Amino acid sequence: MEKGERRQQILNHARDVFAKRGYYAAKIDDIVAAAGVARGTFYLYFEDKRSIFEEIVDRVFTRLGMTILRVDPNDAARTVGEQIHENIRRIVELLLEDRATTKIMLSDAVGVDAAFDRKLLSFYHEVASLLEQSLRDGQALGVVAPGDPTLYAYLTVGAMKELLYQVVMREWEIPEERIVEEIFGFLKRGYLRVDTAGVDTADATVAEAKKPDLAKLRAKGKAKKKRKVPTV
Amino acid sequence: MEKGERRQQILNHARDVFAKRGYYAAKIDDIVAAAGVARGTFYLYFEDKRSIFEEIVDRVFTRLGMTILRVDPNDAARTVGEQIHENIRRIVELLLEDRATTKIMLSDAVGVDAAFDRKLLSFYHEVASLLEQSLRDGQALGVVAPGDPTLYAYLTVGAMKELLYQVVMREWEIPEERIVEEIFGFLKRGYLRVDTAGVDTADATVAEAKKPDLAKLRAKGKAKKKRKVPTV
DNA sequence: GTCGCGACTGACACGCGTGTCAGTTTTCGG
DNA sequence: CCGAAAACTGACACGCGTGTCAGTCGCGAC
Repeated sequence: MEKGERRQQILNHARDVFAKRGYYAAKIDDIVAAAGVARGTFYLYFEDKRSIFEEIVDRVFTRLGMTILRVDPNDAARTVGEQIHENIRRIVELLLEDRATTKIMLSDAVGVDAAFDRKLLSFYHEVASLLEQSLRDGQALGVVAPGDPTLYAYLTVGAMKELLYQVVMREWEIPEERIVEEIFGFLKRGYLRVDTAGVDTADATVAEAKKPDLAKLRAKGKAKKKRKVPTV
Repeated sequence: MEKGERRQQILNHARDVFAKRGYYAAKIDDIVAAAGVARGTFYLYFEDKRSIFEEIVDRVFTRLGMTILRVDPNDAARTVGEQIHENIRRIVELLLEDRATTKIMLSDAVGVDAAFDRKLLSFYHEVASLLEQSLRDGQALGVVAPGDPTLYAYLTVGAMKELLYQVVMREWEIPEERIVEEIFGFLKRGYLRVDTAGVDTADATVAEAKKPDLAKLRAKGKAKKKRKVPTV
C-alpha cells in the first residue's frame, strides 16, 4: 500500500474511533484494530495520539475557514443577504458532509487539554471576529439591526454550533435546505412576537447607552430608521 | 472541622481545580493540595474523582432546572414576553454568579466519557423540550413566529451557551443586564434587515406583528458604496 | 492519665495505556 | 533469483495517577 494512502486510511479510522468514543476513551489499540494495522505501524505515520487528533481538527478548521467567505457589501452581483445566506448554506453543507468529524470538532475536541482549548477558542474567535466585522459594516449600511456586534457574532456562532451538534448527535434526517432556512430566518427576524411593555426599549437602550465607538453607529442607526423610505 | 463543612470545602476547591485545568488534567493531588488535606481524606468524602465531578455538574443542573420557569400564557399578571425575559435574566444571573462552575458545565463536562455525554445531552434535551413546548404554545397564541419550534429551541439554547461561555472564558466585564437585553432582543427580532429575494418565503405572515419589516430596505445598489461614510 | 473512637494521613501497589525497538515480512531494482 | 531497503509487527518497559489501608493524631469521656 502506498504511503499516503495508508496514512489516510489510519486517519479515517482514527476519526471514526474518536467520534465514537471521545478523545480519552479512544485508545491507540482501538484505532489500529479498526484500521487493521499493528500498533507500531501507527507510530510510523503519526507522532502520537494527540497529533493525529490535532490533524483531524486542524483539517476541518482549515476547510471551514475556506468555506466562510467574507461578505462584500460592494458586490454588485449578490446582496448582503444572499451572501450571508450562502455562507450559512456552505457551512451547513460542509459540516453535515462528514458528521463524524463534526462531532469531534463540536464535542470531543473540547477539554482535551489547555492548549487545545486555546486553539478552539482562537478559531471561534476568528470566525466571530470576521462575522462581527461584517455585522459592523452591515449596521453602517442599515442591513443589520443596532446592538453589540460582538455579542451578535457569538450568539450566531453558538446557535449554529448547537443546532448542528444536535443534528449530528441525534442523527436527525432533516434536509439541509431546511436547516439553512431556519437559521437564516432566525437571524433575520428572531421568533418572538411579543408584547414587551417597558422591556421593549431594549433596542434603544442597548444601542444608545454604550461605549463611545457605538455612539457613531447609533447615529447611523437612528438615521436609518427615520429613512424608512430609501433615499438612494 | 465539621463533616459537612469539610466536604463543602473539598467540593469548592475541586470546582476551582476542574475549572482551571479541565477534567483529565485535574489530578486528585491537585485537588487535595488546593484543599489542604491529604489524599486519603478526599476518599473519605467522595467515592472517586468522577463522582465529585458529577456532583458539581448535577448541582448546577438542578439549580438551572429550578431557575427556568414554565411560561404560562394565561398568567394575568405577566405577559409572555415578560416571562421569557425573566427566564433569561434568571439563567444569566445564575450562570454568572459562579463562573467556575459555569465553565465546567459548558466546557469541561463535555467529552468526559460516554455516560457523561449522555447526561449532558439529556439535560439540554430537557431544557430544549420545555422551551419547545412554550414556543408551540406561543405559536398558537401568535406570539411566536411560524417555524420549527424544535430548531428554534436548540438555536436558542446554543446561542445562550456560547455567549455565556465566552463571557466566562474571556472574563468580560459586561453588565448582566446588557447581556440579557441583547439575548432577548436577538430572539425577538434577529438582527438581519436584509433583502432576501426568493428566500424569504417562510413567514410573510409574521412580519407585520410589530413594525413593517425593514425587509424592504432592499438593495439600493450603489448606496452600499457609501459604507464607511455616515449618510446623514 | 488513658481509653476509645472518629478524623486524618501518605507511602505504596496496582492497573493501564503509551511509545519503543529489535526482529520479521514485503517490495522491488538489478 | 538475490539482496537490500522499506514497511510492518507486537511484546515489553516505562511512567503515571488512582485508590487503598495500616497507622497516627486529637479530643472528649471517665
